[in-house]
Amino acid sequence: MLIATWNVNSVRMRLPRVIDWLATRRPDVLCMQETKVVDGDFPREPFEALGYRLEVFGQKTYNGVATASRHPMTDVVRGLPGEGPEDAKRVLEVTTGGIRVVNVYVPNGQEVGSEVFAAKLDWLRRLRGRLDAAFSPSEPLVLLGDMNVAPEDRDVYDPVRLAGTIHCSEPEREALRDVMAFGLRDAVRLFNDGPGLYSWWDYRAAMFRRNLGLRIDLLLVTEPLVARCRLSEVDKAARAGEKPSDHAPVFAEFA
DNA sequence: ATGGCTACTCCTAGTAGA
Repeated sequence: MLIATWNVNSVRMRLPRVIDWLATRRPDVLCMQETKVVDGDFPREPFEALGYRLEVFGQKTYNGVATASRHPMTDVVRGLPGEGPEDAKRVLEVTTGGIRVVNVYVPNGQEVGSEVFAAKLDWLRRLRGRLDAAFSPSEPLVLLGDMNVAPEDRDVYDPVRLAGTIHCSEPEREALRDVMAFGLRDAVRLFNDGPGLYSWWDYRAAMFRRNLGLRIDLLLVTEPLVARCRLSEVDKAARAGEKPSDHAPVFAEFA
C-alpha cells in the first residue's frame, strides 16, 4: 500500500506532471493540497483514466484538497467539525484500503504574531480535537499533507537565520507536537534522520538547485502503520524540471 | 540589505504562498 502527499500548487496548472507521476509511481493513494479549483471544474478524467477514484473539496483561487485512490473510498468527511461553507477547504478524510486517510492543508500563518498566525495555532488545536473525538491511536490512520510547520531545526536549511520565523517558531512546533501526541510518528524520519531533507523549496533565488528548503510536508502514522511501514521518502526529482510545484511529493509504503 | 518566482483574479496589479 503506497500512500503519497503532494502540495501541487494548482491541480490545473500541474495536471500533466501529476498525471505523469501517478502513471510512473502508481501509488494506491495520492493526497493533494492547494488544488485551487472548485469541485465542478476539477479535472477528473485523467485521474479516472488511470484507474483512480476521486474525492475533492475545493474552492476558488485558494486552498483546496483532493484524494485519489485506486481503492473504494468510504466515510468521506469534508472540513473540521463546526466549519461552514465560508471556511477554507483544508481537510478531507476518507477510509480506503482499510486505512483512515486524513488529508490536510494547514494554514500558512503568514507572520508570527499576526491574527492569521493565531488562527493557525487554533486550527491545529481543532485538528487534534478532531483526532481525539473520532479516532484511536490503535487504529491504522495516516495524517498527511502540507503541515506548514518544519518540526525541528534539522528540517530547516538555515535554522539560525530562520529561528522564530514562520514555519519554524516554537508555538507552531509545539502545536504540531501536540497533534502528534495523539499517537503519531513521522514516517519519513523512521528511515532517514539526517539533515538536508526537505519537501519545499522557494521558487526564487535558485533555492532548489542549492537545496535550501524546508521539510513541511509530512506523513504521520499511528503505531499499527509504523509496524507495517517499509519505506518512506521525499521524491525530490519531482521538484525538478519544467513547471514544477514548489513542493515535492512525500510517500510511504505499508505492508 | 533586498529580493529574487509562481498562480490566482469580476481588479494584468495586488494578494498569497512559505
